[in-house]
Amino acid sequence: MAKTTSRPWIVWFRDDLRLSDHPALTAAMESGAPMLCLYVLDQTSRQHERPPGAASQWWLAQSLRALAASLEKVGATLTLRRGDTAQIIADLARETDVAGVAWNEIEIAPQRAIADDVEAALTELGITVKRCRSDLLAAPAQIRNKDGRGLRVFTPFWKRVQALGDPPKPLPAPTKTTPAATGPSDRLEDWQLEPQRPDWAGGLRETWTPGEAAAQARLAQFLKTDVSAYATGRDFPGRDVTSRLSPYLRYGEISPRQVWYAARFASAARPAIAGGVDKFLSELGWREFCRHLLFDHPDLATRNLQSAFDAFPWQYDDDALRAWQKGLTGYPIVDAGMRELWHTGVMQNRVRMVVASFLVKHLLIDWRLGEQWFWDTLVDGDPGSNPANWQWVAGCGADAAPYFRVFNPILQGEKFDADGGYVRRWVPELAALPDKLIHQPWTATPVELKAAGITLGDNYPMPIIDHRKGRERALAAYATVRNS
DNA sequence: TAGCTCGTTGGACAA
DNA sequence: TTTGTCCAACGAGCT
Repeated sequence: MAKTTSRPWIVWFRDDLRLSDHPALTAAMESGAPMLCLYVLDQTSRQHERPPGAASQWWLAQSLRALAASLEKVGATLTLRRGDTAQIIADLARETDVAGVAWNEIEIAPQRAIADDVEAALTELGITVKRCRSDLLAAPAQIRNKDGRGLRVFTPFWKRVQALGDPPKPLPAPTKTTPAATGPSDRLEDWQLEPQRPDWAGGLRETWTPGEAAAQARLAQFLKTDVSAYATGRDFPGRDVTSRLSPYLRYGEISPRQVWYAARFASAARPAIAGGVDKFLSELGWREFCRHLLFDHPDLATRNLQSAFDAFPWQYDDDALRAWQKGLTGYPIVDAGMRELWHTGVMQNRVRMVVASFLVKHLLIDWRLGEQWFWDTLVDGDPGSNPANWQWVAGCGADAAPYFRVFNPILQGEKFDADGGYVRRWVPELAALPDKLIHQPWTATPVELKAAGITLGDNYPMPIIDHRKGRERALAAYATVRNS
């Protein structure tokens, strides 16, 4: 039985908006003290820190509501404060005479810096600090090459992570807590994380239920049904066999090790799904890989990992960028992807590669502009995965695609959306075209276009660039970097 | 340590 | 229609 003491502990919630497998929460519980749960919105700018994008902020608001409701069920309340984190926590610690503060570490430079500030402020006050780990399967310090650097090739990286064996077992959620007396809390509405005028979040509300309970339900459902088709089906945007867990992982409504254990357990019970589970876990490995890259390269979102690309002849074409953002490029698979993103806050993985390749290679627009758009519109916009994967597509990143690999948006459509179901869903103005024309409407005859109710250049654009010309121009541009 | 092998996701073209 | 080859070269990781 835990001993009781009257001085409370603060549990500082960060990108870990859950009750289960929350080491900091468990540590505070074990102290037997009353518990004060806190979330701080820190909008003071720091080097390399990025405020979440707009879609991601919407998610954060829903997730905080869900967390507050879960905490209430176990007798705790969530206190919201806004401002400089170290200042706020130190003030609250003084006001409420706390014995200690616990939190889970985020292994990203600016987040570590904030946590260091908090620790320094608390140490000065003589308050105990407990820093826990749960946001990664392996700490960056555990995966180093002989020169002490992080690995830059995925396969050996993932082998090393797996060789560490199982991560610590996930912790259970508390069933009851002793609440501490809390001071005033901000109102979530006052933080204005959700869009008002215009309210563009309708598609997000329709698509998602943020929160820990929904994350757990989604994982269970995925492992019960979709994972068996995952290894092959994940490439096809019209097949709904992916886990859809990425935004939950972003804000820690589920932890990587919870996913790891649930998947391993399911695989042991049903060997037939082992292939799907391995593939799925390797995607968790990519999240891990990208976070480790970010750990070593805090400026991952702004600086080419391969410096030869600093001389790349990017074009600045606002019209083309806007056409891409709005899904009006004239390439149906690209437009479908961009519209799916705008509506749902996510995009199927293969289509992400196709649209990114199109922006960077066909349009020669700087990958950072694409990365920024994704950052702003994705609900799963991850500080590691988003820039790392954009750099991968652009060819300037770690383990990157070779420069001559230019996705052909027509072939990709025909191969991975053969029946056109995905395009018809997101680009309804093309729905009446026959399958053989749906990925290249400009090749349809006037009669075929008329029958489908399409006037190119009017209710659907002509391609903003010819594929063959775009490809040749991209290869020429990349050749200048190669020879520089 | 030196040498060897390999690299998440492709496309175009010739035969 | 399908298959093989080429499109670069280099650095990381491995043995």
